[in-house]
Amino acid sequence: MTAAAPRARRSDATRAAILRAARERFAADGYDRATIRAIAADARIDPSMVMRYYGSKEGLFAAAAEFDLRLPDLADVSPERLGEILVRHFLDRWEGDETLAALLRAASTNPGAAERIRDIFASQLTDAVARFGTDPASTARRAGLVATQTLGLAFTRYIVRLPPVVDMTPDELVAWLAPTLQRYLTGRPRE
Amino acid sequence: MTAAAPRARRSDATRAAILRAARERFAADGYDRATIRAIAADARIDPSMVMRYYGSKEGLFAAAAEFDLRLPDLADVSPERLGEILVRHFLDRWEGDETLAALLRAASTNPGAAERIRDIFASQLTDAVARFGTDPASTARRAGLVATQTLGLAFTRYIVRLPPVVDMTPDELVAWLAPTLQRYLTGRPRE
DNA sequence: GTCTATAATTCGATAGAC
DNA sequence: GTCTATCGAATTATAGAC
Repeated sequence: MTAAAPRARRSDATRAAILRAARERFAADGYDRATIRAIAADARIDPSMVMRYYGSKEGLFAAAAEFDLRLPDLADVSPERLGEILVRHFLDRWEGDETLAALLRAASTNPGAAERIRDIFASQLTDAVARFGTDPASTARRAGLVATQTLGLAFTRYIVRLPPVVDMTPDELVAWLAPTLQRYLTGRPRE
Repeated sequence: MTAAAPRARRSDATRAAILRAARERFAADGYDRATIRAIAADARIDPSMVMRYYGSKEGLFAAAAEFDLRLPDLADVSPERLGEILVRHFLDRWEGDETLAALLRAASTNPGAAERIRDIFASQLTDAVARFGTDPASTARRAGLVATQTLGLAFTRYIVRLPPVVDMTPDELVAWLAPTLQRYLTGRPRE
């Protein structure tokens, strides 16, 4: 621990516990039904502490719903395997991290959540797509098409829980969806 | 008007107005934030009438969220145009009908809404896919894959409102997505 | 830092007059 | 059929004691 690093406050553990409980509740119940009381109970602390640390329910959500796609640098992957790499990365990134599910559930009633999803897929993803050098004019559109398929996978698998989609293994999903993303990234319409 | 048809009650117009207002509110605000009071105000009637006609908020939602995909008989379309026909049908079916948006928004917090979406895409769509005779073992899976792409389109276009997806015309969407559905319906993974 | 008490709203649902 | 009045419950947020 260097001198420059902020001294670990005792409250840090409490803050982390609150965020963890918040992500779980927002992911399971959506924004409106996830109450501060329930989140505080999960974190074994008093509800007023949530307000003290995060100011409001909106502030708590904003802190709990930080999400980075952590996309790899697409300039490094062989161009014909772009689709496969991306599908597998999305699945790896989402399985086990409830933050995306929390964002998807909250997007229905919380404008801030919808805006954050737009940011993630219209900046993080667009930046990644731009890295392997398609013509700039189509970059945003290609990223949008990728979003329709990847968010659709997340929505049907984690929110709606459509049985055939839930039952497929990551490998099977990669095998089916990789060619789709590959075409959205490098192909042309109706080819 | 035949003798067998039920006599048109005066309340039918009121009931229809309530359902129309309910669909709008559920589609715009989601299940929790769409209040009976607001729906009644939109329909220019007293909130207690909503309870009288539909029993509860759940009952109102169940009545307002009836949705039929109205899929064409896929046995009638030429096999190589299945994807194109389907994408165009989905776009036609839900542009201008807010019921699907209401279902998607409500699915986040209302288990009944998620179940209805599962029904629609796991029975209506599966039945349609079965009609053109793929092997029965893969029918449910193919329908699930189609659901990931079509629900993903609806989610990004109508709920998240991702700009590049909102800006595409129906024709452009058909050109990009038709090959995807075509492969999910008739192709094999990673072909 | 932590907790109690409560303010201020808002909602779904009910009872009952007319 | 329609409306008024209201109940009971739940919520976010605040004030303030310790």
